[in-house]
Amino acid sequence: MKVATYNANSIRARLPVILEWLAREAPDVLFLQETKVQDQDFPVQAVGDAGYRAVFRGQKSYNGVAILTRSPLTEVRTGLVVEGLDEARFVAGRMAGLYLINAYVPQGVEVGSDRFRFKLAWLQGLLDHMMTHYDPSWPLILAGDFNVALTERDLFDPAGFRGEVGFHPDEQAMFQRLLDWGLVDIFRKHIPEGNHYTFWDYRIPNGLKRNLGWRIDYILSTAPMAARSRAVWIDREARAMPKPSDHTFLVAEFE
DNA sequence: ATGGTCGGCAACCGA
Repeated sequence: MKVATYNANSIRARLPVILEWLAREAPDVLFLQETKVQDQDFPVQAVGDAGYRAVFRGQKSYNGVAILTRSPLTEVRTGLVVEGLDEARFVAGRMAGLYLINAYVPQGVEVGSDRFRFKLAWLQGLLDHMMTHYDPSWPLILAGDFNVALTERDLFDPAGFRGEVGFHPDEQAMFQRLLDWGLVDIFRKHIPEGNHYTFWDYRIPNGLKRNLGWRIDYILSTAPMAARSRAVWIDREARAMPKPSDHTFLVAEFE
């Protein structure tokens, strides 16, 4: 079974990339973040023609998440209320005996800002949700854009960004608590080396070519599911397609 | 080489 996650930065702008990638890689599951469409505008038809069902939750202009699958999902949940806000950052479902959860963690803007505090609160809210609704002994995959680099291996300039948003100890501690609940970072299970990234800021000239990136997208799974992972890779070549996102596809294969 | 990010959405905000 092949599972992938991708921050699309607009599913409408990225539809050709996504459809080509689906045709080429034929994943069983694709988690999407930053779809940036309201639900009535989600490209259900195009995705359906490609052979995929979609569950999604969007809002105007910002955020938006979706899970594309070949087989239907049950027990679909959308939305996660944190501090009274229900931004479109969460969608989950069950595919036969496997729980699938898609998260788009707030970026945080700047350490010390309200949005940074909201980022920490949202991670806490996600952990609370996991503890309430799931069990680490179940087959479960939690994937998405977490907007946190965990260690020095996970970004191109750890010294320069230490203490900044995306590489701050408070975010890392919250993310670690989520992992400690019972999740394995599947990329790190297979690939211990640094310099592997999933995001390259558009604003850095030739950032991809110079590999000035961050590993902030993750496929996490509970132990029983992690025991079934066989391979993981980052599809840098997808960034060579016309009009790519600033992120790229992270892929994992499970038996 | 005379610039240098995108996308949404209609002036800037968010990333």
